[in-house]
Amino acid sequence: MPYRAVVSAELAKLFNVLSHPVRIRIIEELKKEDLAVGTLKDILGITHSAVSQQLAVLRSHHLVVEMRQGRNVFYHLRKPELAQWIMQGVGFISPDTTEVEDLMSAIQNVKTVWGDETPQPKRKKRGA
Amino acid sequence: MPYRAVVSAELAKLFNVLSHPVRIRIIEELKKEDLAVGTLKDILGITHSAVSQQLAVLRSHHLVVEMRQGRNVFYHLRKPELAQWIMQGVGFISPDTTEVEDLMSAIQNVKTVWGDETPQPKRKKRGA
DNA sequence: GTTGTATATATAGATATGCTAATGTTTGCA
DNA sequence: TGCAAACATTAGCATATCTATATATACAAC
Repeated sequence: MPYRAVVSAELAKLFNVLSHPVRIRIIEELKKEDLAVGTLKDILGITHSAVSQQLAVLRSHHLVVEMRQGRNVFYHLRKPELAQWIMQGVGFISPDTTEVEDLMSAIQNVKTVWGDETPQPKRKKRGA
Repeated sequence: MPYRAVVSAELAKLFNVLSHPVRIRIIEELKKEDLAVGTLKDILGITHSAVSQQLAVLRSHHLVVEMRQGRNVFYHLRKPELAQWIMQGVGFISPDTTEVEDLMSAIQNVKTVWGDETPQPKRKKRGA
């Protein structure tokens, strides 16, 4: 297989793993600290089975690593930079899928919570 | 909808659009120059219909813009940085989905053709 | 208008994915 | 040993996606 096709296919697989809201939320929540499945379930407000299934997908692609501690299983990001890289993707979100105003404010909010890793000037103003 | 869910859902949509090898290849090919559908068809070695359908997906999410010129329709990246950002994703590819050696060399090859982050001298050859 | 080229869309069958509910497995503790 | 808590996995159904085929549209030349 030509190398372009090889890399494209692997990237496509990666993107496929990331193409689910819950999996993205899990990754962002794991950015700060390792969390147990039950904690994720409470944070996300979905069933433990759903959490487990999405974690299995992330696990099968080695994006997260499991660590058992007693009855709990904690998960952590194998490469924490992944969360930062994902957040940079907001710059490419199509502007009309949601109400623009709501989306923009949501992005601002999320950046303060999940962090804004985009290398940006401190307080430098640019022309309107 | 809570803002975290809003942004996660929008990011998931973006990743979903990118979760196809052909769509990734199209984006990377468009990084250098705008291309017509027929040219993409030749480069990718698939039917014009397949190219058109994948372009329609990219178009519907405003990742590419169409520009008609006579009989031809040229496409270009709305945000060329998208191609760079995508390539950064190779750092998170799971290491065992393909033969590791082959994948690593393929990544190296692809970086010289599609470029990594640093701007690079122009290349003319388009070998497999 | 007619023809030919370039591109877009529509449709259908096969495959994949996500959710719920149910069942398994591992651990801690009495 | 037996039971409950914390997770994982499976099965079944609904929905979404891909690929290929067929049809439709837009434009240029005549």
